[in-house]
Parts: sequence; structure tokens; C-alpha cells
Amino acid sequence: MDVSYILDDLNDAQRQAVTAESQRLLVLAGAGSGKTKVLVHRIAWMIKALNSSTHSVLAVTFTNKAANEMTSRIEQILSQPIPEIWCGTFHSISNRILRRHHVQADLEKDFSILDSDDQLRIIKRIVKRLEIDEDQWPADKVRWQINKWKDDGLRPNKIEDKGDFNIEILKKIYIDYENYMRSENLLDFAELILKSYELIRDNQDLRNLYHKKFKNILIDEFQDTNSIQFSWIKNFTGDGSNITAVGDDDQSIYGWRGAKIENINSFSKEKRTQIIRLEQNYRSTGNILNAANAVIGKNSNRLGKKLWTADSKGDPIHVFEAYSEQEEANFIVDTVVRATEDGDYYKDTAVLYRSNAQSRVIEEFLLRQNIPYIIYGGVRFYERLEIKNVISYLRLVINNNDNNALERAISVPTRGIGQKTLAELRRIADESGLSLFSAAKKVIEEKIFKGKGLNSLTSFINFIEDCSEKLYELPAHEFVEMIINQSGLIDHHMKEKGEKGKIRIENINELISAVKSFAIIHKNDDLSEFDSLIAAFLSSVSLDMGETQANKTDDAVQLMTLHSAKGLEFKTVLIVGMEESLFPHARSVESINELEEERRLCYVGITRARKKLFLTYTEYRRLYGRDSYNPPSRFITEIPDDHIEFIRPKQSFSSGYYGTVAKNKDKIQTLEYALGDNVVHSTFGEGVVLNIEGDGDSSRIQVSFHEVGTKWLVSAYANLKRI
DNA sequence: CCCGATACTTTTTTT
DNA sequence: AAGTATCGGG
Repeated sequence: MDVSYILDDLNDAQRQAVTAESQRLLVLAGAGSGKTKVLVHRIAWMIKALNSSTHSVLAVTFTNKAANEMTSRIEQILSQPIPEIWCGTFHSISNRILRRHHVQADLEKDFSILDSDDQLRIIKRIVKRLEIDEDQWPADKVRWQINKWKDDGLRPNKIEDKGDFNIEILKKIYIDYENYMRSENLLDFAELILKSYELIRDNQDLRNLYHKKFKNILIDEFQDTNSIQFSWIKNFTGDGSNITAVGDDDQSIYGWRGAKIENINSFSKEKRTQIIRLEQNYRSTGNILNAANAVIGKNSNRLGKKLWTADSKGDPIHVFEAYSEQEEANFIVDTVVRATEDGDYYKDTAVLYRSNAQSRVIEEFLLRQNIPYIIYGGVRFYERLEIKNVISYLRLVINNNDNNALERAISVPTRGIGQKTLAELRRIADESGLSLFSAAKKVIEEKIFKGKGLNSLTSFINFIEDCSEKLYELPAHEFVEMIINQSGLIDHHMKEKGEKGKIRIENINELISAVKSFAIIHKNDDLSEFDSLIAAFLSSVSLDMGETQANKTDDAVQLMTLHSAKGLEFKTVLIVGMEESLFPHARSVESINELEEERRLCYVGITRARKKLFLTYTEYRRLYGRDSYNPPSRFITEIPDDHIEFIRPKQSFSSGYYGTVAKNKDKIQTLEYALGDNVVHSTFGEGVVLNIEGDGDSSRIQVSFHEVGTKWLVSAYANLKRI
């Protein structure tokens, strides 16, 4: 069969990467150079041209989204479904292995996975129980340390306290935490990876099995791997297997959560590692790319890569200095309006910022002009309070001994079982070595409590037991519906005032449909690793927290942080708030490593743009309830002048350390208006020119609009017509 | 148990 | 500024 079609449509470097026979391959893929394409085509090539079995492939990603996209693209190329391929996140593949070999891993079959919220709650309780000073060892710090240890592959017995009192305490908590997790049959995210790593490392049979199976191992976003993930990969690599790592050291922006950029370096230095660079960019114009290259060029210790494009230079990069964040937001609105007038969709434009708090003002202005927008980030579906509540009930019904679930379920909605009753129940459970559920039954049988407490407890326990009986009788979604109605959760949210309760109930109903569609999607799958469909659903929920926002509007301006923009592209990109202290963030400027990560973040932001790039900063901004005057970001000055066009140049009155960025004054285009002119704006309507600011050639113009009041506009961008 | 007052924090986020 | 955590009173 002719398989050359897989190689059509690839450039030389891409083709080399797809067909490379080396056992160790590192593909350094610059932004927009076809990274996913290479990965997907390489897998297709292995299967079609080299006759590798789909079972021999292990493809690892960081997000479910990436894994799903990869699978469906491979299926598309092969024109056949490949449900048996192991393509998933580090966590989901670890989960799969641990469920499959739970006996060897010394786990119960039905272990549950905790999210970091639950993890925190547990640590809090342990710290309290050990009577450790919570002010000196706050739970979130302890959690961070425990996760760091796990990410470094360290069990408590490998931690030396060297007489350090602080570490001694932390280690004590770590040990207690591990014991608790084991007794409760719980795994946290870090544990999934560490445990599966240890399992394969220490079990000769399994190691042989997987070495034989996984002949083709591929890792996406390799620059984001942490220590344990790197070891985890190595663990699966036998003599006959080959590894393909794809990544970009210049896009490493998750160092702060443990990603080790060094992994790329050390992999590249291993003998026999072949390195292929993908340097042709298919996304951005010449100006955008050169700007990106110039900025990232200021970093040290790069593996080195120079992106180029066959595209023309395109528009210059526009830099806009606003007086305030309001004016900045106004400029964003103007830019969006102009783009749509040129025929763009709203969704072609993205606004990127360093921190979430910056979105507020922008939202306000977009809302006021009735421009649809969508914000990425924030609370995800399965993290919502009301959803977590329902999930707790499901967990408790499936596993009565899930103390964590019981603690949450028993107190929402309130049912006359308060902290005092609960504390007493915990004490009894601790004393008798029973789970909370069993302790509650004991309390009821032996009538240890009396009056209201006993009644409430009895009806709660009865309810859970009734549900357990119906677990196998009802279709999954009806079962969930029953729990929701009979638990009192709906009534509880009905009582909430305002829109809040309504939204919560809507979300809960959405959960029912999620269960329904889960049942449909997996109706042909082998779910023998689970006792019930609900159990399978819960396991998938903890590894895929769901989209941040349902697709309310299809065509909307995209608002997100620079971090969440990684991997995406837009025709027009605005990077806003480009000021020292904001971007680079004040907390990052002290250390070179952190500053360089900020710079990579800037590189990521710039390379998101296909055609147009706008950078904006303000002279004045209210930050944390305070007035702040920060100089423009150093990253702006790192872009060569001749790629930039400054809109409304103005001597910044706080232009201190980094010099003024207002250069190229002569390039500004302005339009002539006179005070009192009647003008019309495409969205604001008709108005009168009140004020013109600027020396000679005005660059800003104040207009009193009949409909929307007085506004300052940039004349070059205001798109006003005289009437 | 719910409420309001008060103190405190404030970068980025996936699993 | 604004959100969250904690505590004490009703």
C-alpha cells in the first residue's frame, strides 16, 4: 500500500522528524512550526509504514484536550478508529495502569482520586490532629512541600531532616498523610504518577511486559515535564523501544509548578539522541516573528532556534500607551470594533494579560458596548461547589467508607448535624478504628447519641443505604437525579437568594446530562475495571475537570491569561498591561530564572498572533486598591524599533529606568479635527469634539457622544467621520 | 446555624 | 478594591 500520502504536505524538517529512525529523538519545535502535526504524522507513519501495532504506542500529553485532539487527528489520517491506542495524560495513563495492576500496586480496586482541594482539607485535619501550630505550618504550604517531595520521587524514608526542626515536622505530617491516604484508599495527583512509577520500577514482570509492549513512546510538551514524569517515561523505555520527545525550551512557562527545563537539556545530551529543529513558522507575519525572536534572544541558556517565515513582513506591531486602564480598555474596544468592520469575527481577536484581575475593566468596557466576549480560566465545571457536593453523595453511596465524601455530604445541606456531633463521630471512629459511616451505624445501634442528633444521623444513614440499593437498579442518570432530588440539595440551592441558586441548579442539571452522555459514549467500552458505570464516571471526572466555560457564544472576543493562551493562535492579539511590576511581574524580577520565564511568557504571547499584534501599557493603574505608576515593560524595549509603530507617543511622566519607548514619532498618522466638529463613531454614535490633545498634530481626541457620554479616543483609531 | 464585622492577601494552573 | 477566612453574637 502506498503510504507516502502521510509525508505529503510536510516540509523537509517535518518529514525528517516523522520518519527518523533514531531510538532517541528530540524534536525542538518552535511556536507555530507544526509540532502536533509532526507528532500525529509520526505515529501514523509508525503504524502504516513501519507496520507497528497501535498497541505499541504510548503517547503522553499534559491535558486531556491535547490527548483527545491527538487521537482524533491520528484516526483522521488513518481513516479508522483506534480506541486501543494508549494516548493520554500522565495521570490518566498512570490511573489505567494502577487500576489494571491494583493487586501488585497494593491498592484496593476502587481507589478514588482526590483533587487538590480535597487534599488540602485532609492535610488541614491531619495538622490539627497532630496538634501542630497551624500558623507556623499552614496547610497550603504543607501541601506544596508534600507534592514537591512526591514530584521529586521522594518517600518520607528518603527525606533527611538533618536535625532541621521544620523539616522534621513536615516529614511527620507527610508520614501521617500517607498513612491516612492508604487507609482511606485515596490517591492524589502526584501519587498516581509516583505510585505507577514505583510499580513498574520494582516489579520485574510488569516492567518486562511494558517494555515489550511500548515500542514507540512519544511525549508532547516535553519542556513541561517534572522530575518524576521524566523518570516515569524512562521507566517504560526498554532496549527495543524508541522515544520521541517534542517540545520547545523557549515555551517553558511552568517552572513555578515544578516543570524542569533541564529535562530537555539532559535528554538532548544523552548519547544517541538525534535533535531535529522545526524552525519554519506557518503562523505569523515577519514582523511578529522577528519581534518574538528579538525578545527571546535576550535569554541565556537556550538550546537555540531561530524561527523564520516565508510570509511577508505584514503590519508593524502597534504599541499603545494609555493613561489609565480605562483608556486601555477603551482602546481594546476600538480595536475590536475596527477589526469587525474589516470583516473579522469577534473570535479572531484575543486579549491576553498577565494576571486574571486585569480582566475586570476590560469586561466592563466590552459589556458596555455589547461586544460578546468569553473568559478562559476560573472555576471549572467539576470544581464548582454544587457539583462537588453532588459528587460527594455519589462517592459515599458507592463507597460507604469514603470518609471524605461523608464529611462533605453530611453537612450540605445542613441537617442538624453540626461540628460538635461530627467531632464526636470522628472521635468514635478513631477510637474504634471504624470509618465514619460504620461509626455512625454503631452510634445508631447502641444509641450513643440521643434526641435530635440521633434522629438526623439515622435518617442520613438510611438515605445513603437506600441509595446504595438502587445503584444497580436504575439507569445511571436516573440514579443521579434521584440523589439530587432526595438529598435536599435542590431545595438547599432554591433557598439561595439572587441568581446564584438558579445557576447552581442549572449546573446540577447539566451534571445529569453529563452522566447521560458518559453512558452513551462508553456503552461499548470495557469498564470491567469498575463496579458500576457511576464508579467509572467518577474516576473520569477526577482526571478531567471539564471545560472552564460552556460554549455560550460561538463568536466572542477571547480573554485569557498569557499562560492559558499557550498552544492557541488568533488573527489579532492584544497583550495588555505591559508594565514593569505587572509584566514582568514584580515577584519575578529579583531572580534571573524567573525573569527569563516571564520573558518566555512574553514570547509565547507574541507568537500567538497571526496577523496583528498590539501591545498596550498604562501610565497609571489602580492596583490592589492603590495608585501605581509603573514604567513600560522592558519587553517592549527589547523589540527592535523598526518593527513597531507607536500610537499616540507621549513622554511618559514616569519614564525612568528603561527609557521612554515613545520613539518613531514621525510615523504617527493623525486626522484633522477641530473643536466643536460634529462627528460620528461606528459604535458610540454621534457626538461633538470637545478637546484635542497632542503637540500640533493631535493624537488624542475627546468627544462628547449624545448616547454614551464623553470619551477620549485615539484619533488614528477612533474611526470617526465628520458630519 | 446564619449573619456581619474584621483582618488579611493579592501571578501564572493541569491533573 | 475585592475577595476570602475567621470569629463572635444572635
